[in-house]
Formats: sequence, structure tokens, C-alpha cells
Amino acid sequence: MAAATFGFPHEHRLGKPADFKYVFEKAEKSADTYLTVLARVNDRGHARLGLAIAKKQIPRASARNRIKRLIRESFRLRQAELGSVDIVVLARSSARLSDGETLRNSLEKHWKALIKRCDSC
RNA sequence: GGAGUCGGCCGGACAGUCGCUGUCCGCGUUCGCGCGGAGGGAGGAAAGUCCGGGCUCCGCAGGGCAGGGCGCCAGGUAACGCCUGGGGGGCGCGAGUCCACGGCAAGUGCCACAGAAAAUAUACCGCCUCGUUUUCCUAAGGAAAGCGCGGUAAGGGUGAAAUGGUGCGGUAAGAGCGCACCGCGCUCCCGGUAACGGGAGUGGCAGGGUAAACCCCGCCCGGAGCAAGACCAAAUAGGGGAGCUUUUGGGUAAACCAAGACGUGUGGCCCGCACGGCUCCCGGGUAGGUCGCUCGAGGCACGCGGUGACGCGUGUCCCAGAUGAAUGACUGUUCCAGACAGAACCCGGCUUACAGGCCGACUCCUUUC
RNA sequence: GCCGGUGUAGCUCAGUCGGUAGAGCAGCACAUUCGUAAUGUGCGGGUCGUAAGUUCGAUUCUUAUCACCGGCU
Repeated sequence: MAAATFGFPHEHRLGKPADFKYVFEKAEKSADTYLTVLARVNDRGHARLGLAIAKKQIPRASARNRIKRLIRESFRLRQAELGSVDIVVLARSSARLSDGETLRNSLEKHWKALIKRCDSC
């Protein structure tokens, strides 16, 4: 059961353009200077994650990979608490210069805020 | 010991926990996949996309034109604008290093300003012979100044660049006018596969620069690119074909024409209005998916040939194939505290970025033996 | 990933057989007006994206590099 709680298989990702469109249409939003996090309730019984790290905001490929890994890792550890929602994380240009510790703290904040709001609605 | 040159290599290590993605084996399976185990999982530049190939589709008898590229010689290579060796020139005491290094004595163009003149030459100042006028000195004669016909390329001045350089002779003054040496052209001989080098003779010298100006000569090049291309293929609309249901009239014929019935929608219902054969198959094709997709001009070791790039032979190994896109996170130990940076069809190069470290060869200087 | 284009004054742009770079707007000063705007006259402002090379000489030619923009799903 532990593996199922912390794992990150393919069904837990947003793959198709339609999935992203679904979230962008009507989403709960939480943002700071590093990241913008969008969330919308789904009917799948688990959380799903989509990443939108723009080349325009983060020009270097190695930096984009680093940010995506940090977000996936944080999501993997917290997904059980998030419930049944689709999430899209967008990077902003200041994320390029920030270190891992800063981004992890930022993500923790966003998860908590979204859990609260999705429960209430 | 110090300073330096060249070549090659590395790009944190180890352990534990939680995750991601291919491959192989075993078991289960609702054939979608799931579980367990083993083993693999970014780079020297993966980058820039600047060259060259493979591969795929399109075009194509052959050749030429146009356009583009390359440019000392020889070799290597699948090919190259790359590499190796050699030649010539520049820089450095040296090890070495740098060079788009064919042709302007085929043609055309350009060379601002300055300068007399910027390229068939030419005479501004100057120098000199001769003629002539004036003035001066004691006559013959000479001197100075002006003007004129000429000679001259030594000197001045301009410029980035001025028609071989230096010296001696020579001359009215000068000049390859003559001579010596250097440079240049031509001829011959020798060495070298060649670029080129060396030597001898000969010509008095013909060539300003610019071809990353047009151009000439030699060689090379068809175009597009894995978002290439191939295959499977839902829903909806439309296309083609077959079969079938149905009232009346026209008609050889029930799908050719007209009217009606019937069905659907609107509406509480009727009239009315609008729309409409039904079923199956076929091909194109969108979403989506599969293949292309990694065994290759491959790595490593040894031997042989070659100065070398490289080639040949034998043995051995399988070493990323993702698709919102996989290598990470946390903890601990340790050291010199980790730079530049992330594969996307694949190779060979070039160029650019880069913390720090290791190895080898060689040069110069100083000191000691 | 692939293909193509552009960098010149504060802004928008010109600039060809290589010879010391311009226009409009903006800015400043003066004139005009009681004052402002408009108008007129004058002035300043450029490492020609960066670095090498070719040339006597480069915005222009060549190479490398940096930045920005666009197209292809």
C-alpha cells in the first residue's frame, strides 16, 4: 500500500491537451514569485499532475529539468493529502535562479492552500 | 628550482531508504497488463546548427547553362570547408605556433583627400646643355637674374602606395647607360611522386595595389528533411457500391419524374410548417495509436603495415531510447566541497562554454654534482 | 527538434559597384505671444549588437559570436 501512496505512475500525469484545457477552464489558483499552481476537482479518485515549464521563462534545458524533478518529487510525497484533483504547475522566470530548498518550501505552501480551498468547494 | 610548449585523460566517491524508464528471466492474466528477481539508464561538449555523410520521400536518359561552395602539394576517409605529412611565408632564443597560401605579365572596374602624376604614363619645384634679353666685373671672356626650345627621374614635396634596391663607374646633368652583389623573368641541368629547393647560363627589367571587386582556371554539389516517411484507425460530415421495405400515376424498368403515405422535430392536440428512404460494405482520412528507434563507417584488447592521419586481421563485449518527455530526492561518511551544462533518427568534424585535477613528451634559464 | 529573418540617434526607419552616416518624431536654446500650444531658426546627441580578419581605409566584404523575432505539430 505504501508503494501505491507514494508512487508516480503514468496514470497520475496529465497527458493530453484536453486534460490541460479542462484545468485551465475553471481552476483554483495559488501563486507566488516562483510558481503558479492551478487545480480542479476530477472524478478519478486520485490526483494528477501536469507541468507547464515554458522555454521562454526558463531558457536552459538543464534548469527546466531540475525544476520539473523538484515539482514531481514534492507532488509524489504529498499526493495522498491532495485528494481527487487535477493540478497544473507553471514556472515563472524567477524560478530559474532559485535553489531547491526555496522551491520545495514554495510548493508546500501551495499544496496546503489548495487542499483547504478544494475541501470547501 | 623557475618559466613555457605540445598531446592525451578525468569531470566527485561509497552506503541506505523512497520513486521513474527500457531489456531479459520466472509466475499470474480479464491479453490491457500486474507481481518478483537480475542487469542497464545523458555529455565532453549532449550546445551552436557552421560543414560533410548515412537513412527516408520527391525528381531524374545523358550533358550543358544558371546558382553556390572549395582553392600550395601529396595522402587518409563513406565524405568534408576535417585530419596527417611535406613545401613556402610570418612570429618566437627555442620546444613550437599562425596563414581563404591558384590567377591582376586574359579582359573590365575601383584607388576618396593630398599630389605634377594613381598607371598607354607624366615634368610642379629642382638639376643641366643650348639660344636670347638685361645688369655687373678690366677687354678676350665670365657671373647673376628673366624668358624660350629641349634633356633628366638623382634630390624635394604628397600619399597607404610613385615605375627594381645598394655601391662604384659614367655624364652637361642624369638614367640598367655600364659593372658587382641582391631581387625578378626566361632557358637548361640536378634532387624530389609533387608543391618546391639547389646550381649554371641568359635578359637589362617587361611586373603599382585590390580577385573576403566583377571575373578567369581547376575540382565538387538535384531538392527537402524523422514534424522525413510507412502502417492501424473511433466519432461526425460528405463520396462510391450492393441489398432491401413501400401507395398511386407517367414509364420497358420501384429509386428516373410527380403526388401521397410513413418517420423525426416544433406544439398539450389537430391543421400547418421544416427535415428525411433503411441496412450493410468499400476507399480517402481527422483525433488517437504503432513502427521508424537504435548493432553502429560501434567500443575494448592484441598483432601486423605505415613517419603519421589511418588501414588490415584475430578475439571479445552489447553500452540510453524517453514521448508533457525517464538519471532525482532525503540521510550518513569522506575529499581538494563538485564548473559548463540535459540525448530526441544516427554518425564524422569544426566552433563556442567550462571549477578543478591527473599523466606523458619536449624547450629555455638558474643552481648543484 | 527543423527552417528562415532582423540588429544604425531616446523612438520609428533610410543608407550599393568600400572613402569620415542621414530623415521624421522627441530633447535643448532663441524668436513669436500677456502666457501656453502651433509655427520659424539654430544646436547637441552614434564603440553602426560584439570580436577577429581582408583592405591604405569596413555600417558596407568574410568568419565567429551574442541578443531578439517569425514559421512548421
